[in-house]
Amino acid sequence: MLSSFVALSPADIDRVRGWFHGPALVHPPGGSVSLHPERQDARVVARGWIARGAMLEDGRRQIVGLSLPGDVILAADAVDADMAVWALTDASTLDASLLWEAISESVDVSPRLLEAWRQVRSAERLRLARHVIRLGRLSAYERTAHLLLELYERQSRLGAAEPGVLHLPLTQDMLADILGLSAVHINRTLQQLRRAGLVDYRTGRAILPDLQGLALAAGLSIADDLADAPPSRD
Amino acid sequence: MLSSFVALSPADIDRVRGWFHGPALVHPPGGSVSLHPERQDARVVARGWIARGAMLEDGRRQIVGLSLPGDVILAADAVDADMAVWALTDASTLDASLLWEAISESVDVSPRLLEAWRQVRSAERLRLARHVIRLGRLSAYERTAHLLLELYERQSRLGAAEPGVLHLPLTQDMLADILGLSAVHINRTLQQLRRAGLVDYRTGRAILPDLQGLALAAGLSIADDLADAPPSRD
DNA sequence: CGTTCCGACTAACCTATGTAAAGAACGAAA
DNA sequence: TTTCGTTCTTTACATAGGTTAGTCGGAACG
Repeated sequence: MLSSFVALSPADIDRVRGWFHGPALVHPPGGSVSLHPERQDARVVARGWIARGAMLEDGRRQIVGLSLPGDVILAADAVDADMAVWALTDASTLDASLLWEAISESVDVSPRLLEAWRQVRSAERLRLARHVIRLGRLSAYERTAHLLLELYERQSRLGAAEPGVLHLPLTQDMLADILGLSAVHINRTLQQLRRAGLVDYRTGRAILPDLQGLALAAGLSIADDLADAPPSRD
Repeated sequence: MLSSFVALSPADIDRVRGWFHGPALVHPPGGSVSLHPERQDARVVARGWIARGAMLEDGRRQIVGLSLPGDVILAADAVDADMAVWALTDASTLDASLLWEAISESVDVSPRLLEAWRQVRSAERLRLARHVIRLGRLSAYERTAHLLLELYERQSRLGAAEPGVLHLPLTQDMLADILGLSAVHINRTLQQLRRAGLVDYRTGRAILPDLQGLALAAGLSIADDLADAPPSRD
């Protein structure tokens, strides 16, 4: 979301809203989100979770990135080659090509808004890089912990949410497609994490009772981002 | 390289050259390339290959992306968190912060140049996404083929180079760090590819006698990019 | 209420890849 | 020429994770 990193003025927020264009498209779970490559097409997620990734012919599937409500999906990022964009849950999106045009032409864009946009793009690149590291070098156990922390941090940034509770509308199959593992092994791994007292997963939500421990399990110092949270007093 | 996608006017090329600032820093193999996070720091690769990635405490290493001569490395992409930037070969870089500043402030930037910059950034994002797919869902055999094709395509775009010959100044250890595999397994896989008549690897170069076959082995249709090359007549 | 479906879960087995250790090949230095 | 340090290569063995095939439980639906 644009105002996650840089506080925007009400005027900026209104301007951005004005760039979101109806009608809302509704995407059923599994339904693909079509972006037109010709123009500078873009859509903003209004509701639900959207995945970007590849679906190989033999059924293998790899999710490259997730778009949550408030996130903008650019055709430039998605349409190339063998990438696909599809809804993971019931979702709806609005046309955001005006926003994307305004930003790339620098028309009607305040410096703060531009800065906010850049921060969001930068955060996306960082997430992508971390995804590469997860898939390349972390074990299933570390990977899962790492992803859950990332999603938790992302959700926290959007405000709301009780501490330690992660809204997670993903089936284990979808988690597998994100983490490059089989669904069976995701299940095994979640059980391990549960036994370790780190994650209580149910469809729709996960409870993370011990963020420090989870960060440790993730094997990487994503922990930094959470360091300012009060240490779990147990 | 900036002019790989969009033809630039001589004036633009000169202007870009003017934004590259000496003195050249020389990086020995393994030496880290320091980018200062405070300002909009950036460096352009003058010679050699540079890696961006993570080095975990226990020695695991994952390369997220490669920068070849002509590529610009932005502090914003590299300095975050646990990322590091280091030279894989003997390399040298120049300060490119002026370029990066000019582009982000849109000062003295022709539309074509801006377009070229965007294409380059877009290609980088696409490569990152493909890297995720490689690591998440391709077998070692497919992965290796896929990477070699990507590097070949990238090198072809820079012009030069005899067809079927890939300049590849990477040790098998480095390939392992890119592909998320062990060095031993990289070796096994390269032998398999050699036996299949697809790759003849030696340190410093690889010969790809059968691009179509290699694309097939990669399991993905990166092949499209090479379709216009004359079919290997053998 | 039964049936159907889908997702979570388990178990048995299999294989791709990792690990450890050692030797061979090669080039650089001396 | 010898020495030395890399990098490549091979072997034997270990294991993380995949595959297949199922059971179970709840929600939707007739």
